[in-house]
Amino acid sequence: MAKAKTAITPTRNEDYPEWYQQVIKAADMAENSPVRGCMVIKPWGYTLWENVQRDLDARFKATGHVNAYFPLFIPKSYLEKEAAHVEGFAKECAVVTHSRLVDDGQGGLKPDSPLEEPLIVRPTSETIIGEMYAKWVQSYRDLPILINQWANVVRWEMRTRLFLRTAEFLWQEGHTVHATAEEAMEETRKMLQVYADFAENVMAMPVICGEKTPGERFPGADHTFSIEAMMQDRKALQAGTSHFLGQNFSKASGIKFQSESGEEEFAWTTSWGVSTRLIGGLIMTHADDDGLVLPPKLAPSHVVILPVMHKPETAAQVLEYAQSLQKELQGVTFDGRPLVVELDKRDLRGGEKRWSWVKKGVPLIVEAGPRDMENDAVFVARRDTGEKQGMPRSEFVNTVAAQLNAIQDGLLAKAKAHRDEHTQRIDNFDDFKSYFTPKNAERPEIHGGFAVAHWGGDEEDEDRLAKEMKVTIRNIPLEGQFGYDGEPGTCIYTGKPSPQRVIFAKSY
RNA sequence: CGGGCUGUAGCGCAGUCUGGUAGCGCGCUUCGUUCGGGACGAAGAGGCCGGAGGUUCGAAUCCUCUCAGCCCGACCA
Repeated sequence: MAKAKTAITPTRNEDYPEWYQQVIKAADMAENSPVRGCMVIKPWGYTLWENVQRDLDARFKATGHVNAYFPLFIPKSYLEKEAAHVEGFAKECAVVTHSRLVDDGQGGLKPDSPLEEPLIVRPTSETIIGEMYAKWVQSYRDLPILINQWANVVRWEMRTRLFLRTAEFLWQEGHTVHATAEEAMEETRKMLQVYADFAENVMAMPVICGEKTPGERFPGADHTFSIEAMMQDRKALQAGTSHFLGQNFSKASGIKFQSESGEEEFAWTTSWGVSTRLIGGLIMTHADDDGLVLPPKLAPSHVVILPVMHKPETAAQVLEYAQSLQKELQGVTFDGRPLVVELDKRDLRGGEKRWSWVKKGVPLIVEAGPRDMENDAVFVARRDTGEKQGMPRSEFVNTVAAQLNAIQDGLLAKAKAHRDEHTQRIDNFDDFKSYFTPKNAERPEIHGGFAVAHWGGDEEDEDRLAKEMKVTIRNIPLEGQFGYDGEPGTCIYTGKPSPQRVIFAKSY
């Protein structure tokens, strides 16, 4: 039998990284910019991000946070204040050193008028926000401060990939200040939970909440927590982080307050963020060999109507039929919003037009032609399962919200099943090694997954393991999380005692 | 910053070794036949062959210099 024709070449199995690039291209989500490592996010990709923003923003507000905006530029001296922070970010900073350009005498321009103190384009905003918070906080009555900002940041990465790692990316960063360590820790965990809920219930992307090992901690944090998801190539993607910063940044920036008992104390801070990387995660969780597959709760359009009007004698009537259907569907509510329904009138051939929406991942594609019109019916295709069926128009309108919910649930269930299927408890290093070793060394096939195993090593052991096998500890699952069992054991790598199992995987 | 490679139409490439009027596929435009699973035919539009300098009657092709990008390594939301 001939191989089924797929919209995306190569397929996931043939060449996963190339497939990923092609999906983005086929869905017209983003492309590389003339500036190395930076991307242009096109409307289809940006609307997805806007939908992520809308939902998350509501969750932040519901947990008591407000938005604000801090500057793009950070004085170099600020970044120097926290030792671990400097070390973590120094190697990937864009630095502004001049404030204007002048004629270089050769038909070009050269920088002129050097700044007294260079400015750093923010790689993250702890230091500048901390500086402001130090002014704003005097009394325990000023606390907590619960602020989030939506912004862009720049990290001059060596190797970049659309959405997953770009030199400039969009994100949100929450920065909070608390009077006590307990309260700050509670905030740190609460926001991790907000991310996890969002990932599962909106993105349909199952995640594991856990703590990062010391080696993988945010530079300057006492504790870093993450949500980790499994992509279809079984690699892990860190999809969001929440940091308990202790008093490190409050000491560096001088965030002090007088407590109820009159003592001067340093405050406790947190920070937490997710980025446009989530879009990359979305693609690698749900997309298939025909392109993007979108969870309805994030889809820029829920339904696309394709009027079949190549026959001139019925074209006007069909269009009218499609328009009235569009209107009717727009009156339906899904996930608290009116349905977004696109009517594609472009003068393209049917197949070509339909495939363009398949590649964009629209959950439901509705064809409405002369035959449907006669029967007061529609022909509906589900993107996730590929199922197609004709049904009475009224039935479709009445069940469309339920169908979208079914797609949303189906995607989560499928992603969970994939993760579960490729997760293994492993108790000795030989098994561990063979689990993470591809059969074909030259062109590694999709292999491995999550290994849930005991760990008792230190930072150096972790480093050595990463160099040896490209496998890292993704996180240490929190109580109640997938992979957690709370039982002590023996480290598979060092043979030392292990307090509990951790999640190992190859990662992005 | 080390090691390898590539710059030719919007995109993907051939042509370079062996110098002689700039090519192919896709895409785009127009017309016709088609059309509810990705069409076909015909006619078109579109290039400082990355840049500068040289050799030559003549350079995409040879020489020198330069710029940019990609891959592999060290680094990473």
